[in-house]
Amino acid sequence: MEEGSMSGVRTRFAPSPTGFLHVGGLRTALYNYLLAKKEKGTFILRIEDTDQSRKVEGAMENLVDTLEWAGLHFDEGPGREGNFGPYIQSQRINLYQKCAHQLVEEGKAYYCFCTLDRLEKLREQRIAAKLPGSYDRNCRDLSKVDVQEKMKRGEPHVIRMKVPLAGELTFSDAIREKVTIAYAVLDDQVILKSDGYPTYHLAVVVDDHFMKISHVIRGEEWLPSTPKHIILYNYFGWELPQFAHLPLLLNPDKSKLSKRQGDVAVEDYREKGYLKEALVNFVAFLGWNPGDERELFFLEDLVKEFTLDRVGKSGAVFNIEKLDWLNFEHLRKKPEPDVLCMLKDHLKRSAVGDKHFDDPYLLNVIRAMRERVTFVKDFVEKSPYFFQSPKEYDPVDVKKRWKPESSKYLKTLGEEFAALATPTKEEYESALHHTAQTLKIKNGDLIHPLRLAVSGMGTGPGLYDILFILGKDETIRRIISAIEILY
RNA sequence: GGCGCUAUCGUCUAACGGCUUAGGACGGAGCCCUCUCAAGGCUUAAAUACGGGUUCGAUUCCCGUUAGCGCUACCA
Repeated sequence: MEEGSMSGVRTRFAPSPTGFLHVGGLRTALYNYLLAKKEKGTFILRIEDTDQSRKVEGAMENLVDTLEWAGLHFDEGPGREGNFGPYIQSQRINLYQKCAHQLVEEGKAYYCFCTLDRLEKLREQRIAAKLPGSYDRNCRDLSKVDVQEKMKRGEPHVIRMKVPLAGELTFSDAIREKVTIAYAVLDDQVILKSDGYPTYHLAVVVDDHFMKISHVIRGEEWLPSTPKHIILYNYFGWELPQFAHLPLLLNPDKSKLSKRQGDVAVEDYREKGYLKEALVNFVAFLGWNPGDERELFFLEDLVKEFTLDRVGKSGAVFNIEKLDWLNFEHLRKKPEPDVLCMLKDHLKRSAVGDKHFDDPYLLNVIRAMRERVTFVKDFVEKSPYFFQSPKEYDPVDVKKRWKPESSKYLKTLGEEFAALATPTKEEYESALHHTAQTLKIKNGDLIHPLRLAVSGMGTGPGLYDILFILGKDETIRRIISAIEILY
């Protein structure tokens, strides 16, 4: 529990509770988690809800739930108070206000009374004139008297930070090395809004400082505003954290990963039956790799091997095929009892939910189908015949495999099976061979129609495995009804 | 428009100036195995965006071009 005391590394995942956890967010959270765990540090969840209008009911609970599902347990955060809480920004407003006013007193920030309307017009003008920036620093040099007067009149106001007028700022990033930006292209950013809430820029700096965050690992979209944050750190006289800006996750067409082109919520993948192991493994490799050719990693392996310097710089396309493959691999690695549990759970919610199948039976199905399924649901979708007798027979296979003599052959074979007590796979096989011999036909002339008769389709595990799993009575029943239906 | 970031097979990526005929994985194609489908094994097609430098030598370093993306809010 007190792992944090072992190391100065403290990372945080700081989402805003505006909806579901995005897969990009999952990766950001994962990298933060991995670095913290690797260094025996502390992983923190902080909720950035300073925009009252964007708050979504239940979003925070959902975020926590999804993070926990993925196995990214946070050491400090909402409901898990450490020594640096509260971890929800709306509960820390006093702190931000104090900090903002301190900056005003020190001449590093100022009150701005410009109306939204004026700002909007200004922006339009600037765009039309093709000038950079959007605020003209109108209130930057307001006299003390003016400010007092406007305050007295109760004019709405914000606090803006003073960005140096000339010069440039260079900062280092763990992933991109040096980044330089000229002060002139930076606006006097609002740090405290008229409703008294801070903007992201103030809140993130204040919180990262007071929560003693050592590494700020976040998406690349924050790179351009990092200089503003650094100015703030300098104004406050605080030590800078290590910054690491992660490359973006992209759609197949290379645009920023978004809905419309597929699912972006972790929850969507969870519902589709993706394993958390696969999703975590997949997302970890979008921008990171261990440097050798291993690809199958569990969370614990990632913790051992993760380093920031192996994180790439360029955006990565989220391609489902590879995720599917990883899901397949991870499903194969799952211990049988776990798979059994998942299968039973899935069965309950499926069309055959009212039927009971005992564990040994299901285990047999699992063993037979394992290397043929990508998702747990595939056990039912790809081999429905293990859960109900065939309702129909695949026409393509019927055409290909069901010959006029098939009924006659299968009838004989059924009789042969009937004479067996409780046949093993091998006994089914030799019975079939024997029947073929007496009938003077090829094994295949029995095998294919039989597969069709018991499963309704032409694909699946070894035929004798199917027969054994189904059992003699069921096998014979299916042979009889196939003969009736397929004539 | 301005600013920034990025640029190796279709995709994820390896290569941290020479050991490279640029390696692996997913996906594709083919073959083998085989009662089918898988799995597995083998084989194969497929990339250093372009142009300049630096260097004895550039995928690797620098510059430019191009392209993509991001940011440019009293959103995060």
